[in-house]
Amino acid sequence: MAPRAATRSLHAQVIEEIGESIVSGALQPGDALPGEAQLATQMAVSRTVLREALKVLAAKGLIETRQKTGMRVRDPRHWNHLDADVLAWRCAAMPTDDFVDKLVEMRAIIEPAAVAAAARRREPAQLEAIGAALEAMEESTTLDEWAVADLHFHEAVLAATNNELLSSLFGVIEAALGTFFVMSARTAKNFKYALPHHRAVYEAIRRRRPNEAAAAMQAMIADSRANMRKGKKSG
Amino acid sequence: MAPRAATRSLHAQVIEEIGESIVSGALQPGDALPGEAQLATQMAVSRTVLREALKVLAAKGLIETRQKTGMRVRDPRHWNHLDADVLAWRCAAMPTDDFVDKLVEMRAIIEPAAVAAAARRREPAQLEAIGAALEAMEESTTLDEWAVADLHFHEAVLAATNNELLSSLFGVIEAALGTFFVMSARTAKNFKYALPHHRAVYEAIRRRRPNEAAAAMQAMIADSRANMRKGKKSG
DNA sequence: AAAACATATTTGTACGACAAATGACAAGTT
DNA sequence: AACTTGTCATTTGTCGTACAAATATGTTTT
Repeated sequence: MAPRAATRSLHAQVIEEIGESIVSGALQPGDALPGEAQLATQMAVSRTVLREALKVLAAKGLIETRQKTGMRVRDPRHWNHLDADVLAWRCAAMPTDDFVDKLVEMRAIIEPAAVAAAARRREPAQLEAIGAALEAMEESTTLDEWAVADLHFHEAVLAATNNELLSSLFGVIEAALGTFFVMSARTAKNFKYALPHHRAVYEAIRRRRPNEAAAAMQAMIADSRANMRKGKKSG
Repeated sequence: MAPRAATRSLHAQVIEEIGESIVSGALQPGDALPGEAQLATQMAVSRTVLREALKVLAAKGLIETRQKTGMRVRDPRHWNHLDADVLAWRCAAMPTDDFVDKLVEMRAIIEPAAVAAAARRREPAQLEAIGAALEAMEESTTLDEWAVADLHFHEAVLAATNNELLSSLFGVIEAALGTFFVMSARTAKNFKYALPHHRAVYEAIRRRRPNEAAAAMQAMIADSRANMRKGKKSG
């Protein structure tokens, strides 16, 4: 850990350290942080660097600063819960089960909607990209090859939605979920189990059938739920 | 404008100025920004303040900085499109029609899902809050009273989802949409036209019927589409 | 008791100096 | 000539100090 921390810039480290403390609950909402001067010496960085970090945290809605009063941890209602860092910090902290449930709920809402949007608005080149990824999945012989092709498939679908808001949301939720789920032993041995689902999604997008695409994705999610095992990823 | 700008902190102004330039397209992805020193004098602020702003913009994914190379505008694919500031800047710039369409698409995905979630997981006190807001809407006699009660209704539903990811998303999308739509003259005169829809949503949540709640919300969205006029708000 | 004022504390802003990284270029080597 | 090596200049990264602006708190005044 130590060498990795050394490579990243100081303010990045400070942002992460304070951000994690807040999101993990070590610092409670309403708590007053030490003054900038004290906090800077405490973390062994200059006030300049500390302030750069604080501004970023304020931009994420985690803290608020007022002159004379100092800094306070804001109520979670004001946090940018969809910020990639905030999500990552929540994943890093020991999250409650219901947080994972919330992520799963988001995926269940977004993914069917995304493939439906792709079915409506995909352009020829984008369909081709999805098809190419699907082909790579079919021809994959190892778990790694499959994983790479699967990632390409999802990215291609994302691009085909032609809605960067949707793909942005999709991206952060998937990244957070990826922290928690690993393939079960059964799935690892039969890693192509989801291929028919992917093909169904592809076909629905090719034929421009939004409803069918959404249904296929819902089936895929339901199936994958049964095949996933919860637990922190080793890597 | 001038007095308002004076009240906000310098870095906030710098963040907004550069952020808008990027999001509006005045600065193209890949473009190199002037060095910190030059940019600071150009904007008449200290390098300290400028850097605080740049760190925030980097956190939003708008720029990336590397030593020796300087700063570059990142590809939009890396932007935090769901960041409240980024969305606000896009709204402030002259947005293309299809951006508004994307926002509307997001709303069509989220709102039915949100009321369905509220129907599944609302707690008694939360239902009561929704009911109180609905009552206020029924008893409102002016457009202002209606607007306030309507806002409370939406906030109460949001809280009742018990999923801060969902409510966070809901919040930023609604805020962005609020920039674009104003009530049409016809709607203003008959501002209670949406009351039956609200009541239907409330009833579905009360009876814990997710599907009915989603359907009622979809009907409400479809109806409001016909009654909204596109255009920038005057305020 | 209430209002006006003074003060101390905390964040906001500015400036100057040096460290670290790194692209560019020159020199040297094969 | 092509490639490697090393120096150098430029740009961001970090630090420390000093002062300005705002504002809670306590004090004085009315």
